[in-house]
Amino acid sequence: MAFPEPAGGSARVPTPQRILAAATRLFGERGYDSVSVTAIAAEAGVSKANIFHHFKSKRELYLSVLRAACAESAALLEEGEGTGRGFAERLARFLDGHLAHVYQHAGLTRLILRELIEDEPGSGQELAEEALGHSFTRLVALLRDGQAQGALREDIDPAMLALLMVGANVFFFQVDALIRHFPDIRFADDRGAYSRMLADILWRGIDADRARAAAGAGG
Amino acid sequence: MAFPEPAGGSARVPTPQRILAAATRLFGERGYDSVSVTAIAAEAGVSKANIFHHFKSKRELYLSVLRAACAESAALLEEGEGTGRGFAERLARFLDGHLAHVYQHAGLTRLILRELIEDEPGSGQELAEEALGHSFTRLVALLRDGQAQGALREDIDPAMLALLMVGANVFFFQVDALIRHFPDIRFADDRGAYSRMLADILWRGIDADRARAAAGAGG
DNA sequence: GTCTATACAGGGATAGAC
DNA sequence: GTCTATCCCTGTATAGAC
Repeated sequence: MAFPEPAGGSARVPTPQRILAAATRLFGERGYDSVSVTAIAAEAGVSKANIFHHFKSKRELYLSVLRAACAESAALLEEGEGTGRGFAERLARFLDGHLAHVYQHAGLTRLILRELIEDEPGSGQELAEEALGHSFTRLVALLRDGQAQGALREDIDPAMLALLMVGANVFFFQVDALIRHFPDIRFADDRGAYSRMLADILWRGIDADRARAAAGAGG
Repeated sequence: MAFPEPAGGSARVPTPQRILAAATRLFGERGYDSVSVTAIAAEAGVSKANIFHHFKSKRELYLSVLRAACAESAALLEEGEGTGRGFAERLARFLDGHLAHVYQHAGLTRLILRELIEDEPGSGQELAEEALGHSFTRLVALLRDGQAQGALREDIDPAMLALLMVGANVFFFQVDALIRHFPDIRFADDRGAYSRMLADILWRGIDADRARAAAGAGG
């Protein structure tokens, strides 16, 4: 807090950022069409006209939000890379960290997911593409490393595996509310358990015969 | 075609069904809020007022559409069950068939996906829950069978695996447009390849050591 | 059952004072 | 930069003739 607080009241954040934050919150929760500029103005504590002073249109405001969301989401994807000694452990940690971030920034995640569902090539797609593409490429590179080290099967397409890893997490997030009421699912409120099971299936597979064979030969 | 065609023109489908079909198409493509009743009326070839004559409100029309979508989607999930000799083959066929259906009924899929993203417990959730829950339970039961036969590892949670199977397919559909522009991904336009790779990873896992061990012991 | 015409609320966006 | 007041349009929904 380097700046003295003016008497005005609400914390001294520049108005455009206040608007952006409010818009991010609301768009993340309810999507584009069902959020009105009036609602954003109320949430941000400014007048409607003021929003149009700082942003040319509602659409442009939305794109600003989306741009920031993609950038942040990309940063998060890359964060989970580093630690862990063996390749298997690095992979498990990535899954765990990624899932945590998906939940921690649920609004951003929903924002991007909604954008992905649409099939019109409206500028939303390009944004997601540009922002997420780079992170995805890095994850793929990480998996290629694993192959080079002989830890990951050579005959697996790294891009396929990367997609599966991210997808498994995102889908879990997406059906979270739904599966809470499924009697078969006991891990709905335990993300750690989900992450462990996912890593285990990816790593070892589900074939009982193979499991026995590996146990017999390996240890 | 048991009925004689009246001269009137467009095929003799009862108006409510025509409306329902048009609404399904549009809602599936663009979502709830960005589709107006006017647009639905135009698509169905009836007047706006006529829609409100057959459906109490736009919301109720949407729920009708959603209800039908969930029912159909549930039926599709169960269809892929039967064939295939070994358990591995049954599983692979399920994945393949399910993915095909997801694409074939892209509108319905999008409709349900959008509904899942929202977190408000509005009646959409309950519908999806009721409709998809039953199918999910059947898939879980199928996997339990696999365990009973000794084909599927005992220490795997069948619900977890079921979720992963469906999720992998749905996520692939969801990011379809996106990944077409990723240079790393070469299977974006080949669903069969995706399906095979998915089945392979699930079945055998990704661990190189384990693969060697299984090869050495088993054959 | 189907239409035309209309009511009324709320949407995005602008004008102009301060 | 920020506000109040306003414009115009389109949205959902209804009235009432046919």
